[in-house]
Order: sequence, then C-alpha cells, then structure tokens
Amino acid sequence: MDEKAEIFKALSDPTRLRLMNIFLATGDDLCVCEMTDALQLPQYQISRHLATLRHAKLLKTQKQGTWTYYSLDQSQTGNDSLFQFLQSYLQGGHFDEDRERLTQRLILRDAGKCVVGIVPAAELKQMIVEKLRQDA
Amino acid sequence: MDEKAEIFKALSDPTRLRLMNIFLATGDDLCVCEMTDALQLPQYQISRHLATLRHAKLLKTQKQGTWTYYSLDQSQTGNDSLFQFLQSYLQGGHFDEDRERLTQRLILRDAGKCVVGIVPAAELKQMIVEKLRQDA
DNA sequence: ATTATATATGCGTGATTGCGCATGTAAGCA
DNA sequence: TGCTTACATGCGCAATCACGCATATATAAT
Repeated sequence: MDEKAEIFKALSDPTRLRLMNIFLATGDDLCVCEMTDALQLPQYQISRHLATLRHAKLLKTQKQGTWTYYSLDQSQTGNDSLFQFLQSYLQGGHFDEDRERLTQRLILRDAGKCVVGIVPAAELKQMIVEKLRQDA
Repeated sequence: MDEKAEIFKALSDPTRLRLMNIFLATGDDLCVCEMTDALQLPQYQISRHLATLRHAKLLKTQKQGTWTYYSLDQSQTGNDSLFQFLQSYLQGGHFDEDRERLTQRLILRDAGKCVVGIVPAAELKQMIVEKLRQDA
C-alpha cells in the first residue's frame, strides 16, 4: 500500500510524467542527454527526476561506458499494467512535442546507440542534416 | 499534463489510496463517518484527504441533511480508465481489511442510507447484532 | 432557543519537495 | 598524466504537505 503510494508520488510531477511518456512512446533505452534534449530542461534536473523514477522501480539503468541508459523496468510486479494504462492515459498537453523532439534527436544515433552528448536546440537541425548526408 | 500530475499527487498518499480503494470496492456513495470507521482514522484526517481527492476531481459530493456523501466522479474525462486500472492495481496490503470493515459498517444503514455517525470500533459488533434483530 | 451531531477548516510544526548553483565522480581520450 | 565528456549529487532556499489540536459551520432534534 505504501509502496503503491510511492509509485504514484513518483508520477506526481509534470517533468517525471513527461519522462515516462517518452519511455512509453519509444519502448527503447534512452540516455540522459537524449532526454535532456527532448524535454529541454537542465541536465541536473533530468538526472534528479530519473533517479526518483528509478527508486520507485519504474525505470532501470544500464551503463555503457560514459553513457547511462534508462529504460522501463518490466520486472516489477504490476508495472506492466501500469505502463499499459499510462500509455493511453498520457496524451495531449506537451507530451506530443516531447515525443517529436525525441524522434528528431534519435536520428543522431549510430548503430542504435547514442554518440553525442547534449545538443543545443539551435544546432540540432544542422547536425541532423549532416548525419543524414553521412548515412547516404 | 500538470492536471495529470495533480491527479497522481492526489493518489500519492496511503490514506487517500485506501479511500479510493473503498470507493472502487463498493461503487456506492459513502458518507464521512462510514469511511472514518472503515479506515479507523481521526475524522478530521478523513475529511482533509477527501477534500484533496475532490479537488483532484476524483470524487464528487452530494449533501443530504447533515450527511455528506462522496462518490467516484465519473464525469471527468479519463477517470473511467483510471478507475478501471486502480481497481485491479490496488490489492493486498491493508486494502482488504478496509473493505471488510466497510462491509460491516454498511450493515448499519437504513434503507440504503447512513443513519448513525462515527461508531467506536468496540461497539460496532453489538450494534450490528441489534440492527439485524430489528430487521428480522 | 438550545443542544447535539456531521463535517469542514484555521493554525502551528516538523518533514519533504523541487529548484538552482556549483561541484563531484567516472569513463574515455590525447 | 591531464583533459574532456556524461552523469550524479551536496547544499541552501522557498514552497508544500500531513498531522494534531482546537474550533467553526450547518443541519436536525428537543
């Protein structure tokens, strides 16, 4: 009971809901810099909120060199039904814009992995153009 | 988005989860004294938490004389799916005990309505016996 | 009118929360 | 070894929260 309350407390912040929405949208692993770019918030803020979600056992982490990948923690009992509910429940607001920015940002990945840190919003489009040219 | 966060914040407290569980269990209207007896907490605490849930538009109220009946607010968009999720999500812990105490307490109703205020736990069983004798 | 009852709320307190700023840690690279 | 990069965290502050205690409000009953 207290445990459930802790989970809802973790979901009781707009930034953390935006983070959860992003994970539910991709179903993929994401590193901190990608989420920082998607939500357009200071890195330390993203880090803190991710830690909160991890302590609530909604997310899990996996380190790969300097990069830390976060993803939905499917191992916890009840999380599956929670995630399924959230996926349909989180709509409207700025959720869609976050998803769009994330989609853009993920183009910069190489072989499915993040290869750059935080990208200033002003430089993203140019970098995407270069990336697409390289791939061709 | 902020609105959704507010809803989860309303759900981020053990006592409020117990209250929601009780409403989901009965689907019925309940007055403050009945919930006070079911959760075995001070009246002012129940009142405060109910106000929080009402402000989050999870519950609505309806006055009948001195009694105030609370019930699930089905009119808000998204609440239906939320309630459906919660009903299966809230299990175990002390949720079941609350439901049992509520079932007992509801026996004291007359024609489906509450007719007594807060009943000290020590007196409940005796009152139920009398009530059942009257009904027969 | 007065009293009793059902519910709500003002107030003070200790605890928690989110933010901003700065810095710490750890891994990769020159 | 030293520098850069990705991420985490200590600290102080202002805001919010839940509780306990007492009291206010409102309706009903005598």
